[in-house]
Amino acid sequence: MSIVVRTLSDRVFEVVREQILNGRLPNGEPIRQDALASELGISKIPLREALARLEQEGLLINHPNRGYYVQPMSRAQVDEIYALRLSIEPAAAAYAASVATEEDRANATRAFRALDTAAHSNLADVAVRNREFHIALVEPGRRALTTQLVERLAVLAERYVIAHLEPAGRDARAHVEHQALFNAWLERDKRKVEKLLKEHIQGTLKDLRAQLKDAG
Amino acid sequence: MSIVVRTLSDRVFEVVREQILNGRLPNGEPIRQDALASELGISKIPLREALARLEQEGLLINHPNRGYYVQPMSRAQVDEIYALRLSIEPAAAAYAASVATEEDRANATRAFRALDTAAHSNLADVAVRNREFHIALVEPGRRALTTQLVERLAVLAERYVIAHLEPAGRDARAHVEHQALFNAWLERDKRKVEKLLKEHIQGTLKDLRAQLKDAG
DNA sequence: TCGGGTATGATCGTCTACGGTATTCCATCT
DNA sequence: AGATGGAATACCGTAGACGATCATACCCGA
Repeated sequence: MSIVVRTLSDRVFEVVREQILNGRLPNGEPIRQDALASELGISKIPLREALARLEQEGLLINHPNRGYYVQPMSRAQVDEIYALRLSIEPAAAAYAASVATEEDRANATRAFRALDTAAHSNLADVAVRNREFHIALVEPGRRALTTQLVERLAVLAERYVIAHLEPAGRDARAHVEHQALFNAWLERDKRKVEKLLKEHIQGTLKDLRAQLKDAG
Repeated sequence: MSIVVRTLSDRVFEVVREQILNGRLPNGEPIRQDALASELGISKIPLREALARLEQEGLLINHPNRGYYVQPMSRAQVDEIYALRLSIEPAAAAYAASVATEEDRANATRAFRALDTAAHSNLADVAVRNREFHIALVEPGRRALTTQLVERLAVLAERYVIAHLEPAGRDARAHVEHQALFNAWLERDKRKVEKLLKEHIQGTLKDLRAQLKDAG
């Protein structure tokens, strides 16, 4: 079923993406291609392909003849990302809930549990599980573009979540929200899924805004 | 103001994209990298970077060790593209109308006129102007992600429009719709912009569906 | 005749090496 | 101080090579 054959460029894409998300490649800093390539033990061709993809995703920005830079974060972009999520994700998840197969449901359950058990490890880990959970709710819709878009927005949002959200108070609330959302999803209650997911996204946005007000 | 410095890979990206859209690179066919590179008079590195970007855009799909293929068109994808456009573009254009500067408005007017005068040349040309017009309505919102997304969806939709829509009867109706939409936009009538754009997108989708029913 | 294994050729993915060129920065000069 | 010039750095693109992989056609044996 799943294709195990993957190109180097493909894997590098994910590796570099995670390094951007967890801050290993710092914000606004240029990416030194030769250095990063030799650090990863590859040549610059697959690296440059991965960087080009990441620019298309919105995580990097290229200045011709000066190199790729990690796209700086901004409050304005947070608002944009979450506005887009709100107009896409709730409806997509609701639809997916209504057509999910048993296998899809098992898969989503697995993602939910993984998020649950990861809730005590470090924030970057939780963020990844969180992303995967959100995707698992949408994927059963079998709408490739929509799913890919949801993933992309989740990735973009993740940087802000990792950088700015303290796990402290949030954990408990997010957990409760996820639980209720997931229950509604399993029950195929479209209206409820839509409502809860909308509120959940808005809640996260609100937390982020509060943090960003302090930090800048 | 505008940066004229562009990398080769960047320009190739657009060239190849247009070739996909107008059918010069046929649907479902593999892209022979060496052949295309020498045809474009470049080496394969910038070409491969452009292809990687185009895959990220959804126009190509890569099968490892077998090459990039032009993503086949499907009725299901049409529905998906237009559903996404409907949930994003009307609101984005309405907002942009309310904050557009004089320069933005002049720019949009230019795009509208270009679409107008191009309406008698070939369909591929009209389609490009049409795309640019739609983008010009959204861009003044200064929301980079949203604008980029609208552009991406417009590009994806364009393939179907070019391949399946006869310019015959559509021209007149689309022209009337564009005119009314643009007037509302200039008047900054947010509600009207949203309504008209929604109807316009739905109208195009309806036309496409009718054509696809016949063609397959 | 037909199925399965195998040879073959085409193409891809990646590496290495190299040169041109744009950008940056610093020293020097006026 | 500000402008000029030049060296250092890194990016961008080319060229060629090579192994790996896929598709096809062929061959052979049952």
